[in-house]
Amino acid sequence: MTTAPTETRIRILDAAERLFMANGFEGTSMRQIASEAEANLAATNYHFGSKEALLQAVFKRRLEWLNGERLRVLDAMEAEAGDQALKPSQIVDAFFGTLLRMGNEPNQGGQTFLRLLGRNLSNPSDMIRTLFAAEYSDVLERCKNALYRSLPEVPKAEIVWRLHFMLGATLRHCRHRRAGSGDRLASFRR
Amino acid sequence: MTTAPTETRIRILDAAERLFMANGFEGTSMRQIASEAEANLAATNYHFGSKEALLQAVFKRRLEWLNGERLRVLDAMEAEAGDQALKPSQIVDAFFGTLLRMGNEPNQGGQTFLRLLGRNLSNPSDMIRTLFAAEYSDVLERCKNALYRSLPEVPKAEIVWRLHFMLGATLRHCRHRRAGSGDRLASFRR
DNA sequence: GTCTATATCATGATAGAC
DNA sequence: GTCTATCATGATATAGAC
Repeated sequence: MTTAPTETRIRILDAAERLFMANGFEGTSMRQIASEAEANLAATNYHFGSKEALLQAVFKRRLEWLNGERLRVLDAMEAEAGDQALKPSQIVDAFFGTLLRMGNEPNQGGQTFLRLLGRNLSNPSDMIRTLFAAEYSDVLERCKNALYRSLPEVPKAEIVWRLHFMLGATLRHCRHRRAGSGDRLASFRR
Repeated sequence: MTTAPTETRIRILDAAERLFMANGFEGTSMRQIASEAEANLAATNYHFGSKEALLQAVFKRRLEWLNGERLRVLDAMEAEAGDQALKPSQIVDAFFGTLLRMGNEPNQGGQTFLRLLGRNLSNPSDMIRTLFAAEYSDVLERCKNALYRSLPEVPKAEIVWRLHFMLGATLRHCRHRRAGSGDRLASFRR
């Protein structure tokens, strides 16, 4: 396993996360990342192989944690509900609430990663699109199916549209959030 | 006036609009733009002076039209309403509806500009932020004030939050819209 | 595992002929 | 107004010493 988290590796990931957020992927150079991480330029290429692979590693580290957490929350909810359908607000909270709460998690990048996420989910780059599709498919399928069951009277296409718009609102919130802007999760619970 | 719209100037603007949308600002080179516009590299710098100025020109051309149209729609609505407050759905339509309908306007870039807009409004670059702040302030103030008057029982801060979330949902829609995805404006009219 | 040094190339911009 | 030619800079990536 070559992905053992040596200490420099982590510093590089942290620096890349901050810089990709601030300046975008093309707007960030490997030199900046190495400098910010107080590592050597060649070391960054040694650890990740290429700039693209580094970006993927940045996302993968956080998304694995986030989506694992979401699945864990859904598991707990479903265990409690028995064979009853979950409430829509529960499913929304498992998906969006877990995302927003990630900003308060120590060791998970806090607001920095959320803002990077909001920024890059608006990016039509093929690499990023396929990466997200792979990391998200499990959670998204499960949430969609839970919502179908929870709202049997609503057409499935309508549910997908609502998810789509909520995602847009939430990601914009992630990007533009200021410290102390408070908890707006309540807006989603109707 | 050096900004007379010569024909090459327009071709360069169109090419830059497409490429900035597809690859982002840093991800697009002046050489690509010149090639796509079938113009010379030096001509692009002659007409706009710098890459940054070209980006600003791309946005300015469309935003001036869009915000002018929004103000025109508001004027017409208020003339009809006399001294009565506009309905919330009217104001929403003037702001968001005009934006979405822009995608069907000939000679206004169609979907391309809308997707560029959605992409760059998530960009924290200082240049872009200040450009948008300048171009949008009139329309935004007027819509906000109309909403305050239209919904006197709703706290002003709550109205701002709702605008914020609607903007997120709308811009995401602009970015990811596919041909034939239909009219979802109805979702906003409650 | 980490760094020095460097190869190779693309970029934004401009000077000056026509 | 438009071209050719060129500059200085900074980009990714790698070969090879330690």
